[in-house]
Amino acid sequence: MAHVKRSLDPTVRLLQALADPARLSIVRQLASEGDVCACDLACCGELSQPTVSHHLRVLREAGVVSGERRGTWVHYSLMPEAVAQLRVLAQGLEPAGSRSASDLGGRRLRVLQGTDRDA
Amino acid sequence: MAHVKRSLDPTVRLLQALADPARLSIVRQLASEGDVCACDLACCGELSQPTVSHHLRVLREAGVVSGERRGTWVHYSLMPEAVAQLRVLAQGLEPAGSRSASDLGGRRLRVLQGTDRDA
DNA sequence: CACAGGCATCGATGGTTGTCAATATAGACA
DNA sequence: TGTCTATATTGACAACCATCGATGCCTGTG
Repeated sequence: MAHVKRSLDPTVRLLQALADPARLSIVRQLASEGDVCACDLACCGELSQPTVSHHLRVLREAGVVSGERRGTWVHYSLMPEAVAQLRVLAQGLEPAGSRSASDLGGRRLRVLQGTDRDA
Repeated sequence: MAHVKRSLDPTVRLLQALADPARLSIVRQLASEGDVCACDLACCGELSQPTVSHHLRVLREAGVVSGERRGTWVHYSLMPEAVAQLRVLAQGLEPAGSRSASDLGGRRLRVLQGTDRDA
């Protein structure tokens, strides 16, 4: 019961769908071109056709993209709702985290930033 | 070595760091409370202390949070740059202003996304 | 100094995922 | 009908990851 990936809140689903180089590349291409044939998506990357199809399925099931059949080809486009959801997430994280006034009286001993190398 | 998850563009790193229920929960708690002791983070979840520490390390190395040691305890806070980066990503995925009047050429797509048949 | 508490790290493990070869399906066309 | 092209699915494998128990490090206190 440790790994229960099924009942995730939709935000995590969205982030998981975007948290992949190939999928984010696809999403970016769709955002810039608006309507792309799956064959063009497959051609651009170095991935095999089944792999691209798999990524498109993940994006589709996460509500990030939608596909439209035009004869033999399938044209994909980015769903604006997913982008809106991402913007809502960013805005939701914005409010209180910015200020650091609580540190005015405290002493800063050591800062464990992300600068430490991954070891 | 097909998987080369390391050394990705920072946006993917950010998304991978956020694409986890526990980590997103931590980030949300930090966003709302601003400065939280690691012990409080560990107490809230049902995860063990090493697991929480691992997630904090992932968030730290991704530049999402920063930790400050105060005596025995370590207080974590959300880094505003990560939130800004997320907002920039959302804005970059906006086609040409979905809410504004500017249309991208009238490419109206018939939604065929119903192909997902997740169980 | 010795002890106690908070946090990080190590090692191991089961579930998850990205990838591809092979195959299946769907539509277009002769 | 049959064939060809484009896309999706299947099956399998390797890498990755989230998790935990045990342990070590650091700090404050007696």
